[in-house]
Amino acid sequence: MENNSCIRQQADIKQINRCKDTVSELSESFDHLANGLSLVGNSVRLKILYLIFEEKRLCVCDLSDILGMNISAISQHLRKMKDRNLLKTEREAQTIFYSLTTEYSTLLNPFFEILDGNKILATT
Amino acid sequence: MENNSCIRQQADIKQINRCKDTVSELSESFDHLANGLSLVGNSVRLKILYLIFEEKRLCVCDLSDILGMNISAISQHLRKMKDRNLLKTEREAQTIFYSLTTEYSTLLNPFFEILDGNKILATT
DNA sequence: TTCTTATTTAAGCAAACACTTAAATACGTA
DNA sequence: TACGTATTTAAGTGTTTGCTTAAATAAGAA
Repeated sequence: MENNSCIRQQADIKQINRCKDTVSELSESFDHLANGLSLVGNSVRLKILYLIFEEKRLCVCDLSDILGMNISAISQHLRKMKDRNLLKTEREAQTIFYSLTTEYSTLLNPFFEILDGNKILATT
Repeated sequence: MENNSCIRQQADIKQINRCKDTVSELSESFDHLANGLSLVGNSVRLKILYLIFEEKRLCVCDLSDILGMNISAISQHLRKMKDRNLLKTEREAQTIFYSLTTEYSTLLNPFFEILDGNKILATT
């Protein structure tokens, strides 16, 4: 695994050490953020999140119809996002509605705005 | 693949159709954005991007030292990000420096700010 | 030209991922 | 209770990902 023999002639040792400190300091932050973003970095899940953002709440069945995908496949995507706290659920009789958690709707808002912008462009 | 038999008793047909329209309208935007985010949603690549953001530019060798990873592994991450236009390169003798493209540094700035915030918390 | 340094690329492999099918769970109604 | 609707979960499978090792490319120095 290790091959730290690559010490450039003019490598800036201070810079390297500063960076190493940053990485170890923020190690958990990197993992946590990357973890969340890896979920959003899938077009099916991004669609689901955006649709829920627009419609406030949707159930598996709705999403299955909208995306033309197997209910089971959608359910498994929803579960992942619920497990990592991007989504929360509320039951209403047999139907389970998914909505965004406040924590993540803030984080994801910039992306939804980008998509909203494209929507306007596409319509005109 | 299809199993669109799930038509809820009280499904909102108008809502479903509105959502279908949105999805087909923004189809490419979803793919493009998800594609970009899937790259950032990896802790090694997120670290690389943040370090380059902080230090303005870094080479494979630096990153290999900082992250304690194989040069080849880092190189392959960098290539992916260059291919999808998150990073650009400039050669200086034998050394190739990677830096953020303006297009993506804007998009990624919110995340870097989150990480900066955590850094302050971790330091105090 | 040959050697060293810096980096990329190709091939291989184990782990993670996304989807399918089928079975299980949960709630409501007859 | 038994049945229908809404949803989740488990198991299986093909594809993608991230890393390893080894070979290839590129530029400068001897």
